[in-house]
Amino acid sequence: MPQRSTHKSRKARLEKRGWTVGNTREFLALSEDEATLIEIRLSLAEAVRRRRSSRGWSQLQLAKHIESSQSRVAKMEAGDVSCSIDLLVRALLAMGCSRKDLARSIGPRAA
Amino acid sequence: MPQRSTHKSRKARLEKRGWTVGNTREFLALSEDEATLIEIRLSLAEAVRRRRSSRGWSQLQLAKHIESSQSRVAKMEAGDVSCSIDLLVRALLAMGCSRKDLARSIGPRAA
DNA sequence: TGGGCATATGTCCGATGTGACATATACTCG
DNA sequence: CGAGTATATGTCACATCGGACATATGCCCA
Repeated sequence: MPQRSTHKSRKARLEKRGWTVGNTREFLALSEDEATLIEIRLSLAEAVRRRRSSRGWSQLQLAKHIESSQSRVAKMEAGDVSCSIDLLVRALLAMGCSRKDLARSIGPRAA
Repeated sequence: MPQRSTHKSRKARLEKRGWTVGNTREFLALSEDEATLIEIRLSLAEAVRRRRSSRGWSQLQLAKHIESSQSRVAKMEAGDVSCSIDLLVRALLAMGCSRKDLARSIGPRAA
């Protein structure tokens, strides 16, 4: 259970990504599950960026490979709300991730 | 690379779930990535059923908990196309899965 | 036999996701 | 400075997802 002082920065981070973090209900009402889901998404988003840049690919190159567009790749990596986990996983698979790699990205304390 | 003899049964299994497995292109054109993605979904689908029944919950009970409907839960567990990974993950989180548990379900040779 | 319960399947339509495009910012190299 | 490249952000039309409902099947028990 994170202590109160961390909430504000987390809220800011999440809202920047476009998440509606308790617009009516207070932020503290954000359930653990919702928070976990978002963390998983961000974790995958970071994995996409890491994989891509370690391959020396531009967002445009990756976009071509997964039949998407540069803007969508940018949003994926930004952890935008408009990107599903499915899409993130597809991107990772396209960059050679194995199920094991994916599991690592999804699991806690992903490096 | 699976040998030819396994393809037919896999195709049958997948099409039963509603997947369009190479309707124009041949089945063999199903990329490894597409196959992996489907396997991950099925793996999560099974995890949902396992978790639910080990809790002694009916599909209806789970549906209530995740604010969904019995039919959707049935489809989730059946690995239906109309269910996203996001939905499966949300269901698992609602049943107390940790990120670690999720990683296990997604990873290869999930028990 | 029939009522009750769990699960499966099909359909509908409102909600959300996604590719594409336009545009903005920022950095590099002449 | 301007041209080229990489990334970010906003918008939109179309596709897919998902909750809800109806209905079907199968099982158990009185």
